[in-house]
Amino acid sequence: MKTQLTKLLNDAVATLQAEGTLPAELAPEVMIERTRDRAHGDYASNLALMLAKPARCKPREIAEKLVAAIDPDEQLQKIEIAGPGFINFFLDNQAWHSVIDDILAQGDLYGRSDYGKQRRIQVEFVSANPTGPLHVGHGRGAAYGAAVADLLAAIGYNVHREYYVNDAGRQMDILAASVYLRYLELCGATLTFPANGYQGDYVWDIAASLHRAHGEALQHPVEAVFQDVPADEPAGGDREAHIDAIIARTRTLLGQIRYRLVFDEGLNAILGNIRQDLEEFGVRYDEWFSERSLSDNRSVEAAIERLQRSGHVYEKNGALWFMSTDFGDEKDRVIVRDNGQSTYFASDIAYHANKLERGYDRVIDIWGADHHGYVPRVKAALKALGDDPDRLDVLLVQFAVLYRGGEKVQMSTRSGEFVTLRELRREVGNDAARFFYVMRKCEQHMDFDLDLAKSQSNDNPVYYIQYAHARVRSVFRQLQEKHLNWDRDAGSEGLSILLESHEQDLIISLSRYPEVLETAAIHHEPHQLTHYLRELANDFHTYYNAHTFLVDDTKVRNARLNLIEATRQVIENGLGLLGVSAPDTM
RNA sequence: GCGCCCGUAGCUCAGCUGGAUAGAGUACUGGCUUCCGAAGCCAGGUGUCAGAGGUUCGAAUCCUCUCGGGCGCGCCA
Repeated sequence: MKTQLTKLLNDAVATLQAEGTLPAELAPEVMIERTRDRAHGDYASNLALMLAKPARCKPREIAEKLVAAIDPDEQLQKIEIAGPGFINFFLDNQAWHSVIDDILAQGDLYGRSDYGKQRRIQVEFVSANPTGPLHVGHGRGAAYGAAVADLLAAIGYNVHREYYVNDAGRQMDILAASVYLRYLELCGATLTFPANGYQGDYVWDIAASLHRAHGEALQHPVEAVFQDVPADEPAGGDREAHIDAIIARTRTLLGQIRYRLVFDEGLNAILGNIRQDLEEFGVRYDEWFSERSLSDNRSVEAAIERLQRSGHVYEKNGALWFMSTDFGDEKDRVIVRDNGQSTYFASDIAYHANKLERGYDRVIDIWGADHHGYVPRVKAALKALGDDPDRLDVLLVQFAVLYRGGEKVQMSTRSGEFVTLRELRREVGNDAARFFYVMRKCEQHMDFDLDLAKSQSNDNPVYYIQYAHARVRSVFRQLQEKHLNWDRDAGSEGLSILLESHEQDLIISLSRYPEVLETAAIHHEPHQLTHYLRELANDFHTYYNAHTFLVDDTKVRNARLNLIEATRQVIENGLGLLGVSAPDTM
């Protein structure tokens, strides 16, 4: 309909240009919008306002000329000029009815499109370090990333969902050391756990399974582990130096193979836990990309060499620096430390180079907002490598701040004081969690009131929408109990009698769904879908209260059942894209 | 100090990316069911869109500055 109106207006402009009323050199972009208020018709265009200046003419005069030049169309009931010069299109009441047939025919495909033309997009999200369970902050990234990926897939992109596993690097070594120390404690040793170690209970669990699998075979005297280790922070020393020394000692004592055993025990346990968590949360991936693989296959070295060849690398104080300031970054960044170790940033350069090499038309990174300072240097690196940094979109998700009993819940992975995603899911359910997480724009801070979310009170908009779905199911159950039947084809034949205002509103809302999907996907804004679904549910509940569907008049009954079944279908489709279930009963 | 994000009704947030009288939920008050699920519906009002300039036919939306809040500014990841 929109494209049809656009064509009508374009033709009108051409007509006026041909007769010299409008300057021929104008090439206006015709904008057609849904009206916010039905008093303004169904669609409106600001074309006359746009043309006013270049045509040196009053907007309302142009509007009148345009309207006069528009070819008649049977779908159009009338055209009005309003306000400063808007052209308002009023569609025939029956113009919308066909959407009901479309929905029932297309089923769960309704709303999908080929806008993306199967262009390939990679979406990388969550990618939390496997050093502990996912917490509620990761949950938002998971829900948001999954929704964005599903939305893009729904409008015809070929989406590749990826998790970058940080299975290399110092944090993982700290985890391995933490596991080993807990293991020693299980063997009966007494020691002071490092301030910088991972203190969560899950570390005990990993140590316990290590102990079950290997008994005391990996044991070394505590004195040996702490030999020549500088004091920890509580003892007046440096916490970083302390833990690094413990890692080094653990490595030496265990040797390469056994150290890897401990390391992998931690990695596999936690990664397995993360994968299960996401799976249960309805978040699925096409690929789990290992950071370690980048160093194993020398991709990191290769990336560093490419950077060196680009001429934007120099040496200073024994370290290798990337001149990211040449590309707008605030300062230059180290890629190889003076001890020969490449930095996390170096891995990230290799990883992003790898992503682009894989030939995606577009690469989307979803990061926690605390990483925003990282964006310029990654883009700088891509530019230096001769890649197009604009192929990379970085979406930043603000943290969800938890409130419990009216107080902010402090979170720190290290200290182990955090609410896990799993706990949240158990408390409020997957549906509410998935929906709540994407209700707000990603760059908006989110206050997550645990008490409210936990309480079974129904301030929760997800129930409101699910209830609309369950209500439709219930109507059809009633239909059977009353031994009535639904003739879908007859309903389709009789759609023209759906002329009540509630029916019109509902039908128009249904017709908006594909447009909502498209804008929500293009702008990476799943919250638009949540708002839409709430409005749709509202239209349905209003209709439900105003009219009875199971009436004796079979023509009316069938048509109305077609309408509410179409509504149910759209709710199911929309909730499905958000990872929320559409229940038959509440 | 520098950079990024945010500031809209008492509270939580939308505002279709520059359009018409700035809207929802929640909270508060009152009403609606012999009838398909009342987890619902209807009615009632609230705004210095943080503030000040600027851009134009038109600004909550774009630009500049100020104020307030969050985050970031490691040879950590």
